[in-house]
Amino acid sequence: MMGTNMNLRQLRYFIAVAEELHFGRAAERLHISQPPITRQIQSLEETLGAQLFIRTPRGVELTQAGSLFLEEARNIAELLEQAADRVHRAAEGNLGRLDIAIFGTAILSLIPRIILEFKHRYPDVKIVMHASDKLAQIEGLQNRSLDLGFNRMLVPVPGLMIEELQREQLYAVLPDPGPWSGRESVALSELAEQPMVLFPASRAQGFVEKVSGLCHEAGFAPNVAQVVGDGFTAMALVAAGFGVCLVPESITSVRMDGVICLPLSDVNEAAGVDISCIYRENDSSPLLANFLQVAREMTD
Amino acid sequence: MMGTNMNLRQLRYFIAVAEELHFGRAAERLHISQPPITRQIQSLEETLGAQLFIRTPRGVELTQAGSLFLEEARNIAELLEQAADRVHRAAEGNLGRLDIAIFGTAILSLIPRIILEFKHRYPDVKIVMHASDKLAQIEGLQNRSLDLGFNRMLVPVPGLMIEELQREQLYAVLPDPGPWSGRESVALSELAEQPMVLFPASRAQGFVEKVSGLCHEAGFAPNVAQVVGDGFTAMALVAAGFGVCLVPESITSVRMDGVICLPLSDVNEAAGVDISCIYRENDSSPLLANFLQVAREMTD
DNA sequence: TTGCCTCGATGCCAAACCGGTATCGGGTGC
DNA sequence: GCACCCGATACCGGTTTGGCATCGAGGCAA
Repeated sequence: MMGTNMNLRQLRYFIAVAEELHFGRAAERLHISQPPITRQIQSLEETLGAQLFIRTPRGVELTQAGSLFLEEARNIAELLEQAADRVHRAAEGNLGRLDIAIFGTAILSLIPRIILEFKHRYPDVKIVMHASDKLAQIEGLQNRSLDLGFNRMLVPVPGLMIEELQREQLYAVLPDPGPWSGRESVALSELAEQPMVLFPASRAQGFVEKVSGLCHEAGFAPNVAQVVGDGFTAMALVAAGFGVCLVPESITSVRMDGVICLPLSDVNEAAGVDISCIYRENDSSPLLANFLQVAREMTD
Repeated sequence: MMGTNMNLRQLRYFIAVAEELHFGRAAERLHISQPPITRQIQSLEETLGAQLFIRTPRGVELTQAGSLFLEEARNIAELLEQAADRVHRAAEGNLGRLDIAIFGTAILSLIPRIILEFKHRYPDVKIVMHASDKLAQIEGLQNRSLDLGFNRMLVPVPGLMIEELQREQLYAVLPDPGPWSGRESVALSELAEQPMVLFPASRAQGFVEKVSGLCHEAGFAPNVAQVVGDGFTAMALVAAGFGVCLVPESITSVRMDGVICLPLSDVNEAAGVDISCIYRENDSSPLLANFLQVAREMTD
């Protein structure tokens, strides 16, 4: 028995013969000689249990079964080609899906710009954004439901890689009108007596501890008025007279009635707060590599 | 260079490995040893220009490109299987399309029953019916827009095959009330003086000449009152008092006020008229063969 | 009718491909 | 460090594939 199993070669040969309706011309088009065509077509016909061509003295013509198979074969050949192309593009990071997590006020920082630039360069990559807190990001990365997270003040986790993209100065958010109205800056030590609103209320260590530490460095223990979920809420509470708060610079792009934002004059550069990304250490996804490259370029 | 061209074998192996996530188990499932798997997967990866698996110490896992290709490969494999099955069925005459032409009053004869029986036995064959006169049927068969025609009194055409299915007796259609009311039969010679309505008005020879010939055999020349397109119209004209006409038996299944249908008592068996089918002599379509077989069975 | 031409089919041979056995190299866990 | 498991590699024999030469059938022209 010759052919009991179909072969892509047979498919290509069949399509060529069906289009040329002539074994010789098909062979020429395929850059082979005629006898292999005969054998492969015979084998294919045997495999399918169907006569595909009617042999005539001037060439061949398709049977009804042959016409039917021609449509199917063309379709399958096209699908194969497309599949090969898509897979190739996916391997180069031009196609696929990337699950990215951001924290609450990340929407004000450079992160949207990075994502927009990436979408522009790789339009066929589907970016799915998730709003997750720090622990949810780590869990998501570990169970593979996330590919990348953005956050601040991440602590090292085995198997995950942390990369700082940017560092922001801290600003004081103060009631207005108030003692600081019209000022250009404020020293942290001036706020020693003020009730302070902290955020975020999270299971993980982070900005709350950062601010507390800075206060201690400035010589006082913070008088905590309230701990809230995010920077927006904290600013709103300051506007409502609950006290003052410290925020990263990017949040100050929000203008809110009843508050002013002033830079801190007595904290050094290192007192700033980072925006970092976190991803799996051994993630070989080319999509992630491309995204990280864009992120690094945008923060040079 | 190893593989520059994809192969169905590679597809099957890839699917097995992607589902088992283990070269050894995939080999076991495919009833081969492990090394060929390695080679075929390597070749496939090289062909696609994409790494499909991440090799780990415990087996392999799919890359994103690999996941994408798995979906495509499954789809293609399924399509191939379906295509093979459909082609096989088409070759056995269980699937496809048959273009059949019928003449005007064929709807009253056994032809609809044949077609219904065929549709019942071969439900996946699409039957397209065309209403065509004799010449249109012959042309349609010759230019391959038709596969089969039904008609009466066909004359041989080179390249086409004619096969008689049934022979019908002739009936006289007579005005009622009238001289023949209450009679059980009528002799053709009794109609010698009557004006006669003939049909069909066609470019081809046929029923008109048949009736004329019978009249001459009965010893008179027909007194042609009118030539019309079909038997229905002829009967209606008889009812309107234009004269009498002769029709094949099947048309008498139509009851029409103002006419009666009586068998002819003085014409022999051979005077009947046939219902035949016509098709291409060298048409090897299994659908046609199956249809003819059904037609023959129904007219035994 | 004869001879010629074209087309697909077949016989035969060399090269490429494929699968099997044996073995290697790297990583894991006791 | 050792045994074990996994995929990768080397090598060999059988099968498949393509090329060349040739055959046999059908059409066409002289």
